[in-house]
Amino acid sequence: MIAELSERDNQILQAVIEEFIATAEPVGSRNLTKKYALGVSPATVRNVMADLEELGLLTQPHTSAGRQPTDLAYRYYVDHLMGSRGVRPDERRRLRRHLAGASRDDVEELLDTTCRALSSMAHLVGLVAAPRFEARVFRHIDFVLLRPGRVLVVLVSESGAVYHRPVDAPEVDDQARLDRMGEYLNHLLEGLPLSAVRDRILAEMESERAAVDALFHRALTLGDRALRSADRSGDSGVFVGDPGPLLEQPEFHSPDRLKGILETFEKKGLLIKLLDRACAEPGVQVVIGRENPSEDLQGCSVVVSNYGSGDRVLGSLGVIGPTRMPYPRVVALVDYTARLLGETLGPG
Amino acid sequence: MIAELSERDNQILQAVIEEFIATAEPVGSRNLTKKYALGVSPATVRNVMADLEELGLLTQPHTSAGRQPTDLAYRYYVDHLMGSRGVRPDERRRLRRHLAGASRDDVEELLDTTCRALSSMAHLVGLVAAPRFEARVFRHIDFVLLRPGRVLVVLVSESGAVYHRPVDAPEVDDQARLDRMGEYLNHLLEGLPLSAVRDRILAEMESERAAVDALFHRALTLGDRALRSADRSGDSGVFVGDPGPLLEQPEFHSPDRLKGILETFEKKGLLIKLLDRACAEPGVQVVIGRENPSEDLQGCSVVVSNYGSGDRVLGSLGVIGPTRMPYPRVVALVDYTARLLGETLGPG
DNA sequence: CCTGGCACTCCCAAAGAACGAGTGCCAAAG
DNA sequence: CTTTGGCACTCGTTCTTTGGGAGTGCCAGG
Repeated sequence: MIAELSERDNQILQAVIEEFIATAEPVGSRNLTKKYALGVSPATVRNVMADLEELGLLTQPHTSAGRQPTDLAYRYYVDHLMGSRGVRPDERRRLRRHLAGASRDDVEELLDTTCRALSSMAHLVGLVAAPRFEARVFRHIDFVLLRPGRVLVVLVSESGAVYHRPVDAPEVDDQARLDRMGEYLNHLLEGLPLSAVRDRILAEMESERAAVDALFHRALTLGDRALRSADRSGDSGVFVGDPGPLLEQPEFHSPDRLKGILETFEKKGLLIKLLDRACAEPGVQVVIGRENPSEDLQGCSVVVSNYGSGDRVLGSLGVIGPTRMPYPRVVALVDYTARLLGETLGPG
Repeated sequence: MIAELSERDNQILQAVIEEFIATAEPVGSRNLTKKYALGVSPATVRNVMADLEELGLLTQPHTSAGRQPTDLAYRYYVDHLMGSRGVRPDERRRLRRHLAGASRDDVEELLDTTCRALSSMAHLVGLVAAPRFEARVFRHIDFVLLRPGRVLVVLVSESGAVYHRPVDAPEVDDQARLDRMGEYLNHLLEGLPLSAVRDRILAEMESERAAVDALFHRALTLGDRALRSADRSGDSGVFVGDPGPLLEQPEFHSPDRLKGILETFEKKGLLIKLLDRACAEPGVQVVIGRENPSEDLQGCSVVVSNYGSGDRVLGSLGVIGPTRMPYPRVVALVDYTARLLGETLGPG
């Protein structure tokens, strides 16, 4: 497709897209020549536009209206036209100031703050996925007896994140025993990445089988069970920003539209799926309109990036908004925020 | 005011309110006589309506439109007219089924589920405030060394709720010492209500002053510091339902209106303030329109109740929606849900 | 191949007309 | 004195009409 477009086509396409992003109104040929120094007449622009429409890059909402970009055009724009810009110094400062309030040791607070910062800076809805469970490093485990047969497992990662989950533990009714079990596991698992913890437990169970220490065996079983259920505890761990800014965009004035999106925000599962895409590949990913998995997100784009320290991918963050969003600014912002969060979490 | 209204006035006022709640349209005299067996002619209804308008109970959006209730009228309706009805058996079943999915031991999950249930059943936005910190009973404390000088304090309540907070602890750099400190505190505080924990700690510090055991002293200090900061951790602990149902109400079709409300939902502080009203008095509280503290909540009513077990007030829950909401149904629902949640949390 | 001109299309906003729901008031009936 | 039916009037809503404007497509000339 790139080959098919001449320099002038590109120029006009870019102008149409950027004008539409700015105004939210279909763009006419006459108007375009006035605002952009294209060096050609409206008639020529019309011809080019007609070509671009044939290629599926532009549409007119009705005959004799201006043109507006299709999802395909946005894709092309993001991939080939917009280039990349940095984050303006004053924006950097604003972002840093936003994040300065959060403690480095309270991961939840930090992520929440980051999410709010993203929302406010992009004027879109921020999304932040907490570091993936397995990407973290074991620090401490603790068993608390809730009532006979029911134990709360509290797991702390190196960066200070806390997971907790009640699990069934028949025949356990003594906190002292639980304390010893915890002690044992703490020594066993010290410093292990959580991704390796379960394997370690299983391996230990294997070797421990001969030595019939019931206590240790039970500790291992309990640890295993807790981790198994912690794996699927992805429901939490997604932060979604204030949807307010969306309301200012004309594309969300229809209640139905809005309803769908707000409902999507509640279903955290889908958001996680969206954010997970970013974990797979490095750099900022842009998902545009129909490329989205959900019906309700038609007309929305998602800009995401993973974050981490060094080459360890921890989690991902991004924003969601109308397809008609200022991609260069947003992409730069997401990229920068991801780096910043990675750095903040890194050394811990 | 009650004395000033005759039986017929009451009847007509009630009819107007209920009709308006049902249709969201200003109610005309002719229409009213057709749908409700008032036994009087439209002209009479008009006269009564004019009186009610003079009393500030009804307004017309413009001359020659029907009447609609003012906030004052809703207040009067809630206090004197609507009576109280129970929750229909099928609704009870639905609610129970909703809540059945949540584990009794995972308080957060339980509250979240309750919030969703409220939203879905009332077709409004559910609100649930987690049990107040002080209302809980101490079960377990744990200190985890994050890095030298920085300690994560994990606190578990009897009902399985987990609080955690990083605190500064200069000169602490040894997990083993922290373990012993935790052990000491666990014994000291076992079974105490959290409201009494700090006093206990302070008392102990006093008596311990002579016996200069540095370890215990430091444990007490650390516990004190953690509790002090946990007190203000009320930011979290509020669950807000899906705002989707609001979009179906015509009063929220205006983006500005909606924006204000969504922003209010993000500011958890205000919601806590609203919910706290319920803690003060028993039974269901209704806050109508302008009675609300926030500008943005004009046109909204909040129905809240506290929940707890026995006479111990734990927290509060409720719903928020347009002033034009079916109060009898909603009040009954909130009441019943609060009882249910109280029972569920009670025995644990 | 670009350009200016021209006819045509279609949306949109304003203006007017018809409609209907509702009110207020009044005089007559109960 | 209260209730009621009648009647004139108000005012929002809806429908239609009309004109303007923005934009297009096409064509013929440079």
